[in-house]
Amino acid sequence: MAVTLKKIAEQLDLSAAAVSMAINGKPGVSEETRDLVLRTAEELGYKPNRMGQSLRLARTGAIGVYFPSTVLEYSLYFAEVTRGITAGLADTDLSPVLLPSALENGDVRDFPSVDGLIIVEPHSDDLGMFELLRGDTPTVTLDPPPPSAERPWGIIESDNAGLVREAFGHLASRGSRLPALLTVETVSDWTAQVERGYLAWCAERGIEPAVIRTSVTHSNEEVRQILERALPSARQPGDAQREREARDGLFVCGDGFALRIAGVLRSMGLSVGEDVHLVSGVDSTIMQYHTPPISSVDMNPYAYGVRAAQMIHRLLKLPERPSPPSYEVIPAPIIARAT
Amino acid sequence: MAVTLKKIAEQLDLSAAAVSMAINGKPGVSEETRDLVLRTAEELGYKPNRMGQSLRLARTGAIGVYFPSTVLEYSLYFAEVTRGITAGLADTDLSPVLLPSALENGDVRDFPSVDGLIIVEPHSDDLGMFELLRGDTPTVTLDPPPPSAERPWGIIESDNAGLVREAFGHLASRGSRLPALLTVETVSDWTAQVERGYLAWCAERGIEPAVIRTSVTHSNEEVRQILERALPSARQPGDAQREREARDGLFVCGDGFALRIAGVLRSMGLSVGEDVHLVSGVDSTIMQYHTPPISSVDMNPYAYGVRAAQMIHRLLKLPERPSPPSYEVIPAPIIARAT
DNA sequence: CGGGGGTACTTAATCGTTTAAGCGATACCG
DNA sequence: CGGTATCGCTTAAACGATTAAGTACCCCCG
Repeated sequence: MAVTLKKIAEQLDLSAAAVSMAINGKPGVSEETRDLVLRTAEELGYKPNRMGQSLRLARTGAIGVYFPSTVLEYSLYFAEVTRGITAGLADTDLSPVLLPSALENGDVRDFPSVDGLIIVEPHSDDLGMFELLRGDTPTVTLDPPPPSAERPWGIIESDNAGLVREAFGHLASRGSRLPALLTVETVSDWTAQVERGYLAWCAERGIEPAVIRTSVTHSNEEVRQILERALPSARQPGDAQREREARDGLFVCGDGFALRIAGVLRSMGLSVGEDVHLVSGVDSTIMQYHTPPISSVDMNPYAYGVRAAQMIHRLLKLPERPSPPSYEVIPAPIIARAT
Repeated sequence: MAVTLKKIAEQLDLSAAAVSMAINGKPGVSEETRDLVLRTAEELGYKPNRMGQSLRLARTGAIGVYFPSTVLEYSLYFAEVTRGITAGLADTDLSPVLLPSALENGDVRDFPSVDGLIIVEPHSDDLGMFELLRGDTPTVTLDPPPPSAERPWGIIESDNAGLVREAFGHLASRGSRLPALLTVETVSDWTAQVERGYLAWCAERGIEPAVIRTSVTHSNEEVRQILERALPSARQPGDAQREREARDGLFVCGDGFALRIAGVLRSMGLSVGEDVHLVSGVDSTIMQYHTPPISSVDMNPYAYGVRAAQMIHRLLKLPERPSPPSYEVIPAPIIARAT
């Protein structure tokens, strides 16, 4: 049987109320009594019953973690975010509860009750996300939600401007004169921001920008056809005009997508790191151990998770939704590798 | 203000008790009253308060999901398992709560209270896992825990014997005469079982087995050196004895490790899919889109998660730990691709 | 000496739910 | 007709914690 306030009270011949006040540091008990109670509680291994507390305080102590199911299907990033959230909440009185994503129907009525929410990647096609933001549960989103959604209580964002500068700076430093941006068709704000950053970067330098658009649903063959239009041809060099305009650097958005690109480039007879320089927009162990290792932007997914946890913990103390939302920017340094 | 039993009771001029019995399908109310109550509840959008229920029933409705942090650092597999668990619990009254892993110190005292546990990958170096199994919380493990740990309530396992047969059968069908097993140093039962299966498979066919041992902490250079001892040399063919004994097929354990191996083989001048056939022990989108696509064993991580959820849900109804533990085996078919 | 005021507690109510026990009313049986 | 079983409901207690309100006691001051 678990140790309750009442048990401690009985043992010390006190009332449960006195014990509660002692343990929670509230005034109303003498210092000696408080010491005594604290010692006894420790000794008996008292752990407050969450359910009793919850019921009384109208507070679940749970934080929902929500992401569209599409994120999960293709993500190393996701695992790290989750780990960060878990770690960040570990020394609070909150616990992360995974919520099923409800992309299609937006039916979030039956979600377990939580005090707060962390929404990872609020995609504009995710009806469930809109529904969750419409509610008045304190919510932190990792990356800003689309403008048409209700404002969350807090937003955590990577330093997109800095990231673009670093990534393309890296490509330039490796000798790329005409770097292109390769985006994966997406419904998140991140890619759009990176694209804006890229266009600005090109404008500053008088470079003609090239945005190559692909999709995760493309086959490698399709990706190859798209790439062939933009990159130098290894088979028939000769067309001087074309050679001059060909792109010699790629910044690849999308978790793990740079691996596919590396493979496709190889199959095109292009040498990754020589003919074409490559930077992945999302880092992972796989980039590190690829042959050759692929330079990546470290999005710090773990830090993302930790910060989200800390932010929601902080925001829960607020009486109402802050306006404007609480903002935090996480730096995203580049990890330079062979490519 | 949320709708409570009392509100419904007042509106209908009944007692809260009657409403409770009506809603929970307990005897003690007339069918007409029950209908009336159910209609009203639906109308008012009644949702039972989890905390009140929990307190009364001594049941949190939460299922802890635990994995060693090492799994998270390198895992696509993980994302899928999580998704499966979430989906599997979605239509129960349980919700998955992520637990922080406590590898080092095994300090699990402060974990939020849960009704049940799902432990993903019970590694023998994970003190937290031992601690959790020592407790009397109903627990399902994905893969069997080490023999030195307490028995869990349920175990979900892949069909390891079948998997080995399929994988090496596939290698043979692609022309591999002398397939080797490449294992990543690990502390899980899975690799050990695969190794046993491989040895048996070799024995049946009179093939000399070769188990190549690597580690995730190895650099690609180290991995390469290890591989060079076992595989044919592309640079200096000639030693007939060595050529005969060289391995021409690899079954690679470890999530994503086959990608590294493919890269290292390439750097050795060996053609993946021709000189050396490759099968990955764990599938992922990345294997599918690799150039060339890598054949993989589909461990069905999503199904793993779903089944774990269903099993824990079922086991919670039992009065005590079943002996022997509840077992379930998930088939792991091979997905044949170019290699 | 009486009253005001602080201290250190206790009592009791509350959160929302479930469930054992109680209690009229009706029905049935001997 | 008296006894008793059954139905359909109400009352009340309980889960564990928190907190407003109440109370006993001591101290100090006028």
